[in-house]
Amino acid sequence: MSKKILYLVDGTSLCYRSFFAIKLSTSTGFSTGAIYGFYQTLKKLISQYNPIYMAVCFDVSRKTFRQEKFKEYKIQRPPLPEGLKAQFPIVKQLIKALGIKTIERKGFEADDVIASLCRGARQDDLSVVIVSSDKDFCQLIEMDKVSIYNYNKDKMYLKADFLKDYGFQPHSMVDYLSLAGDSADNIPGAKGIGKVGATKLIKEFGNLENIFNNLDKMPQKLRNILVENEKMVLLSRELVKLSFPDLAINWQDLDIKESDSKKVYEIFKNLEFRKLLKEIAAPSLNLDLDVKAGLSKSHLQELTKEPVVLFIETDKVFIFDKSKTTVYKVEVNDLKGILEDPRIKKISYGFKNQLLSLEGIDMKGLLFDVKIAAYLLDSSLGDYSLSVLISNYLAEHFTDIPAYAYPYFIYQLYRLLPLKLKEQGLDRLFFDVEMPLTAVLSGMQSRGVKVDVKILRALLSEVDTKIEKTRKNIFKICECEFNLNSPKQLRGILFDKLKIKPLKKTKTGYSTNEEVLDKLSLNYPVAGFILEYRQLNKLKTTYIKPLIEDADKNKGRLHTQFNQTVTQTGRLSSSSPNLQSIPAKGEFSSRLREAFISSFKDGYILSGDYSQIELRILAHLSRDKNLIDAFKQDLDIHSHTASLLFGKTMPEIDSSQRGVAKRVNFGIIYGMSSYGLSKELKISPLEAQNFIDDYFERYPGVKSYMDNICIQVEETTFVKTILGRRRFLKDINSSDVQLIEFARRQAINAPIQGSCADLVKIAMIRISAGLRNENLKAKLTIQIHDELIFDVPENELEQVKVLAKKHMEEAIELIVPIKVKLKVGKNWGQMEEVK
DNA sequence: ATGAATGCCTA
DNA sequence: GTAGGCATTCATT
Repeated sequence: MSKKILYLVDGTSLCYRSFFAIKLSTSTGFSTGAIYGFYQTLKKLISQYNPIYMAVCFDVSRKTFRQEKFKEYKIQRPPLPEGLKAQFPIVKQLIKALGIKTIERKGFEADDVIASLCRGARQDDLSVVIVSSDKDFCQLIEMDKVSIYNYNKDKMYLKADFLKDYGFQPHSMVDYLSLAGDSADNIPGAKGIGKVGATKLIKEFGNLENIFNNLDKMPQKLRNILVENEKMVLLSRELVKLSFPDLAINWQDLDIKESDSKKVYEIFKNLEFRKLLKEIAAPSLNLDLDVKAGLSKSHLQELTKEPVVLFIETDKVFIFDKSKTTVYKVEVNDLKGILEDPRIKKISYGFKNQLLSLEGIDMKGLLFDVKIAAYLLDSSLGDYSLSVLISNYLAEHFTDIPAYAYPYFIYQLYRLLPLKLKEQGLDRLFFDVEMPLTAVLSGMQSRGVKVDVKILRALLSEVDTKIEKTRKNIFKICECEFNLNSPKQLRGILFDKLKIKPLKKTKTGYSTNEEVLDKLSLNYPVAGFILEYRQLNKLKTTYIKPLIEDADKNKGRLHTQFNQTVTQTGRLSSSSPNLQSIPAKGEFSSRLREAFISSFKDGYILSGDYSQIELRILAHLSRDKNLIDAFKQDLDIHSHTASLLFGKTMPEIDSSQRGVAKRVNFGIIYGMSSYGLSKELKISPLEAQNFIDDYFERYPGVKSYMDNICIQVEETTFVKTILGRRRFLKDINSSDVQLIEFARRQAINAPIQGSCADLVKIAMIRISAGLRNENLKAKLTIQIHDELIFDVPENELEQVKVLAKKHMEEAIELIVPIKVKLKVGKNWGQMEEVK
């Protein structure tokens, strides 16, 4: 066992030094360097010396008895920086969480508190280590009993070290400093006597008393200095001498307790100390759960009474029975009755890919999905894994949680999240929209969409041939072969070898993007060929090839994932494969889309497409009279905007003017800046600004709406959609102008894009319910933000057209009409507009 | 293996 | 100027 030692840490000086040494702050700009440095030093100390007793001492304020004696004491020190001041409370929290006591005493400095504790310990012959870089403490040094840990040098400073440095006994340090003074604390000492003089005097006479008693033995000059400065020296002595306040605390009470690792974890998390988070051992799970295999008949009866938590792991389902803190492990097949019983309310995490994807089971009675709840509460988390939700909402941090324990934690989240949803006015959106949508999406995913792989294969070989031709052609012109897929190699060829003049830069060199190559192609045909190669290769590698592979694996169907907790605005996203980005324009787009066919014999693909939905929502949100009128009169909105911008009647507008207005209309939805619009329209920022000014003059309601949004987001840091969906934009209060401007654009766009998402989600739910209620076989298969794609049997086409259009147009009542365009075709590539 | 960078597809 | 997903290269664990 290690020798009993009391470690006394000068918290104030350690924080002070760390603050200036380490420049660190959180993403919100809160300084954290002092806390970080303090912890690192403490950690080093603890791991090296394994202390049993420890206290961290702080100054309470600058006002101490020393200022009363000498008002110039430490007067030269600048006031405590705000960034440091704010860190002290957290340092103290951290110390407490580490199981260590902090001690401070009003009117005294940390030094005095340490001195007093040191003396207390010494009375019981306990050894002491003082952790500080302040040389005042040298007066306390005792051989083998009191030493000083210098954290700057990571070294113990012992009596021997002191003797070597100063040549006199530690207890003479007070008198030495009284003579020499201390510029750091503004202690005057004797003017004319420095370190050398003071050392000499102390060595010769031992202490102040002797010095002043033997003035006659000194040279005239020195004697005069001492006589003149006697008062100052004696005052200095009072200041330098450590005092010993009564603390009413024994060293026995200073044993280091067990640390509260949860609390430490939380503190580090808040401070964004990612490195330290990884470093500290996350507590391992210690749950008193009874895990039973199988569920008896009587238990099954009870399940209808209260919601149950379900969590699936491979082929087993874990059911949490909260009344007994018991988890039942059951075979999926034995649960069909429970899963399909709508009376049994179910709670889980990620229903869509968990329980709803079970084959041969039609799950009913969904009640609460904690993942979706967390997403609605804050769409900006990015990671909605259970472990993140547990640490965010339950403040428990574990490294790995066994599957059987998930239902327990899901239940704990369920106790909390419904209240939070209600508080934020998100409960309707959750229960009426997102939860029902989960089931709809699950159906869409699992049914998938049918593709004709033969068409894809034919397309692939055709594209392959063209790619090869284009490739060879490019290499011939360049007189060398290289990796066409490498922008780096390509720019070497174009701008170095062929000496083409570059037009634009990227972070790492000259850009070879579409915009650049398009311009270059006027003078250099090779640029055009490269664009052609890119287009073909994109088609092949991003679409045709993966789609063939996917479809081959799944009996000619594509089972995309419709992600419900990804986007910041409330839209869905689609992945593996992404069916929301299948080419819609260009040479091969319709041929690619032709591969998407009905799964019914002689069936149809039906699409319903909202017309100008975002601008209609803008009209609704902004209540702009001009915009509302335009939609009420069913005008071509881009021509209408053009007529306002160019001061002409609508029939006078030509296609290029309409094109400009169209881009301005889009720009408005994206919260455009003059700079952005100027690039889009290839005009000067000044001209672009004129368009924007004119737009806002003609649509003043839109202008004031956007001004209001910006004010609101600054006040609340979030914006809302029609259904109350929120998006937080914390950057709105950043100190970085770029970030603020970006957040403003997002604030303008999010309610528009998000409300559109709200609307489409409602339509999807109602249409799916409608199809089911009317016993139709037609299915919703794809959602592309403002467009729904259906797979429809021949004989249901007319009925489904009416149903889809109705529910899409009536999803949410806006103050302007909503228009949906229907298109029908034998495949997705050849569609014709229908009534 | 992983992540940044570049580029391009959609609404 | 908004919101996404994904292929590829290339430098780095």
